[in-house]
Amino acid sequence: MSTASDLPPGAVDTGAGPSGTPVIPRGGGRDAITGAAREIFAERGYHGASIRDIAKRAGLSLSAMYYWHPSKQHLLAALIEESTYDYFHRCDQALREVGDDPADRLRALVRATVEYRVRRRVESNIGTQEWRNLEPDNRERLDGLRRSASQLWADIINDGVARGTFRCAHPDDARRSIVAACNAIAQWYEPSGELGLPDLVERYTEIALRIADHRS
Amino acid sequence: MSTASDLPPGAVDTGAGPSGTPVIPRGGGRDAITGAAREIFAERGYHGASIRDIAKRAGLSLSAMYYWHPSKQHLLAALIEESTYDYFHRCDQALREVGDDPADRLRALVRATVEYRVRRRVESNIGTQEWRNLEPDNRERLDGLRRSASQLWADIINDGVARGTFRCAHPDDARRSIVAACNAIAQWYEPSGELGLPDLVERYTEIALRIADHRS
DNA sequence: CCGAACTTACTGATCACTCGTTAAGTTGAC
DNA sequence: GTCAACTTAACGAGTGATCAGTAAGTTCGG
Repeated sequence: MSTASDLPPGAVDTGAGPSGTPVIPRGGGRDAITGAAREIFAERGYHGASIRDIAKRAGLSLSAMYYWHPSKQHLLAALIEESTYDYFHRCDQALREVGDDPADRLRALVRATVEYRVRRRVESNIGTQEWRNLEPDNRERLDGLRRSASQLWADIINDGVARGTFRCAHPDDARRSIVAACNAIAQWYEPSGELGLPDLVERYTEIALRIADHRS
Repeated sequence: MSTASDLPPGAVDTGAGPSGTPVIPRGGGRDAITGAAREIFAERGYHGASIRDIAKRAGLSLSAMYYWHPSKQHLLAALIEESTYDYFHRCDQALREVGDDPADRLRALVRATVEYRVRRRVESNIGTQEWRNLEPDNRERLDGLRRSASQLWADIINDGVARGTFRCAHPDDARRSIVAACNAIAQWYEPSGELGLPDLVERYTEIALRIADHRS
C-alpha cells in the first residue's frame, strides 16, 4: 500500500529529493507517529489512547500528528490498512509458490498466517481488536480485503473436501477454527520465549490439517 | 457470586425487609443499569462507552449509576465477574456429571463452553475484549478464576495424552486451539440463524476431539 | 389508624479535567 | 526567501465523578 494518504495533504513524496538525497524529517516524522500509535493503540485500545499520549511517546507535540494525518481515526485506519494489505500480500505470495494440492496449500496458508501473527504481532492484535472502531467508510473499504483473505481459506478447504483430501463434515467451521487458532497466537506468543517460529509453524500446520480431517 | 458489592455501600439487603415485603426499585434499579451497560460496553467498548450513554439506555439519570456502583470501572468489573463466575460454575457442574474418560470430559467441557458462548454471547465478548480495561485490582482478583478454567482444559488433555486417549504432540497448543475455536463462536454466531445450539455443540465437539487427536 | 422518623432510589446541577481538533506562529535546511 | 516540519496556545464539547435535594415508601410508638 502506498497511496496519497501516506503523505500530508498536497505534499509530494519526500523519500528522496530530485538530487537523490533523502529528506529526513527532524522529529522522526510519520514513522515516529505511526510507531508510537502502534504501541499505544495496542496497549490501551483506540478510545483509551489519546493523541497526547501518542505524541509524547513519539517525542513530538500533539499537533505533529495533524501534519501527517488529518485525524486520529485516519491514523488508526492507516495502521490497520497497511498491515491488512501486508497480510493479504504474504498469503497471496505463499499460495503462488505451491502447487494445487489442498494439503500443501493449507500448509502454505497456515505458515503465512502464523509467521504474520508472530512477526507483526502488535498490528495483528490492533487489526482484530480495533476493527470495530473504524468508521464505516474505512471499515467498508477494508472489508473486501478481509473477505478475500477469508475466501483464500474457504477455497482451499472446499477444494480439499471436494477432492476427498479433507474429510471434515463442516468446512466453514473447520475454516473458522483454524483461523481462530492461528489468530490467537498473537495474544499469547512471546518472541523472547523458548518456542521458535519454525516449530510454531509446524505445530499449527498439524493442528490445521487435523481440524480439516486430512488423510494422508 | 453474591457479595456486598451487589448493593450500594453500607446498605442492607432489601430483597426482603423484616416484614417480608420486597422493595421494588422504581426505575428498574441495578438490573436496568447492568443491562444497559452490557449493551453499550459490547457495542462501543469500555472507553468508547460513556456513563451518560449507559444511563440514557437504562432510562435513568447518570447519577443513578453512582447509587448502585461506586464507579464506571466497578460496573465493568461487576459485569465481567458475574459472567466469569457463571462460566466457571457451569464447567464445574458439567464435569461433575461425567466419568473420568478424557474424551467424555473433553466433550462435556466443549459443550459447557459452546453453550455459554452462545447463551451469554454479549457478556462473553465483553469478558474477552474488555479484560484489559480492568484495573489491576479487579484483574488480579479474577485472574485466579481464569487460570482455574484454563486448568480444567489442561488437566483433561494432559490426562488424555498420558492415557493414550489423545495423541496430540503438543497439549498446550491443542488446548489453546480448542479454546480459541470455541471462544470465536461468540463473535460470529447468530442466534436467529439456521444453525441450532445442539448442532453447534456437536460440530465443535468433533473439532476439539480431532485437535486433541482422539482415537476411538 | 395517625404521623414523625427514617430509608430507598433516585434527579439536576455542577465540578475539574481531558478530549480531538484547529489556527497561527516558529525553526532550520536548501 | 521558500517551504517542509514542526510548536504553542487555545477552542468547545464531552468526560467521570460529587453532592445537595427530594418523592415515595417503610417502620413503629402512641
